[in-house]
Amino acid sequence: MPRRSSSTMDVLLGLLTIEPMSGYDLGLTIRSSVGFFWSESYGQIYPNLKKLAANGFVNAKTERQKGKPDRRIYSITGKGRERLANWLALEPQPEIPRNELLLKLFFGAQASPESLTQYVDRMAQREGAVLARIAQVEREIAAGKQYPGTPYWRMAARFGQLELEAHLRWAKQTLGELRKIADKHRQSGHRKAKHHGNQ
Amino acid sequence: MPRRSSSTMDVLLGLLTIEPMSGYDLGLTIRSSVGFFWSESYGQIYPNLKKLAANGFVNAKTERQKGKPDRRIYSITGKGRERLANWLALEPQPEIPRNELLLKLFFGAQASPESLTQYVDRMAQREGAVLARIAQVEREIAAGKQYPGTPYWRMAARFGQLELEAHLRWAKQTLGELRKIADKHRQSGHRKAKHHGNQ
DNA sequence: AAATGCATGTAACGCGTTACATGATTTT
DNA sequence: AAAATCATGTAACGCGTTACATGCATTT
Repeated sequence: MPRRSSSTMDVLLGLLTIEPMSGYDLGLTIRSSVGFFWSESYGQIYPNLKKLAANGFVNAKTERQKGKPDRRIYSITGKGRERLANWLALEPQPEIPRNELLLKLFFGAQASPESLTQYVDRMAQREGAVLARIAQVEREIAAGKQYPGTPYWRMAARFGQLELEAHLRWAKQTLGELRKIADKHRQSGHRKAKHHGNQ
Repeated sequence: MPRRSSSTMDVLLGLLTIEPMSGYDLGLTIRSSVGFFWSESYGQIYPNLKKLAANGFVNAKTERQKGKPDRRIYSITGKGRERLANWLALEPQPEIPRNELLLKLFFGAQASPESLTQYVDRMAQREGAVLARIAQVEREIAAGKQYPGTPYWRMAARFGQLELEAHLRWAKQTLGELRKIADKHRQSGHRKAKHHGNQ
């Protein structure tokens, strides 16, 4: 969002070093490879591909298909590789933090324990699923053909694993504490009218 | 950044439940309390306080000081508390992920092992410092007066602890692997001309 | 004398998401 | 017949950062 100059064009260049691709493919590839630590929308991808092409960082050619719409296939140029190298040589800036779940939890005294529990629970489910997918990807990387990128892909995947495992451990702890709070809450007369027994 | 409606005004309201404050104070408080999972710039804080006041979510009064500029002290209203409660009852949306360090690592085959090492190392130093600060805050929370918010503040702090510890473990592993790669790199003739001994 | 801290604010700028448009084919 | 998939694109909108403006007091 800021003056810290977007890396969108550079991600695209990076992915095009693996293989020439269309904008559509780039979108799919982003989701399925770097998806757990990076995302781009098509509203961002297509205009940036145009800009890359206009500046000679990529070449484009149209591929006709029968039955399906034409595809514009982009491939990285020497100039593009140079730009990518320059970007890679720049130290990544620390992220500006923004975690809305933690924010709502921080103000938890103003909220209902039930909703907080639900938020943490949902987050754990979601991240558990991502963790499983990363483990799957890891196995595929290990079993599949070795590319020059392979060791680096594993490092990135490993980050996801460790971080998500930490999140899940935290969620477990936190759900326990929230439960205790909710129990006290109920005891002290905040009970909601609710049926017990067969509904 | 998106259509997912900003939470800036709601953070401000949340903090004002603790104590009436000026915009300046809010900036400082954000940095020192929720800083590791949320940030707001003054270019965001001041206009949003105005909007909150214009809509009756907060009251403002000017406090004269000698020697220093006047302060506008904001306090939350009943209507403001209502808005905050509504926001808290909305499930937080999963973050769109953006980690530039991982992105550069993912494209590591196109970069120099030395710079990657530096990036990971710096990140570890930075996060190590944050971890120490969180531990410090945790101790202060535990030792200090108990507020209604206390248990929730600890949950948030605990999240930071677990996540950052995971990051540091990962950094250690990863630095080891990068070192191995760099060694191989040097062996296979990528050695840089460099002086040994007294420079 | 210059820089820093306190304190409030506005303006520029651009990034990024969502929504919309188009149109053929295949699946339900 | 309707919906989904493939595929490329544009436009609107607003969030959020940076930079700038102001001005007094204290510290270096």
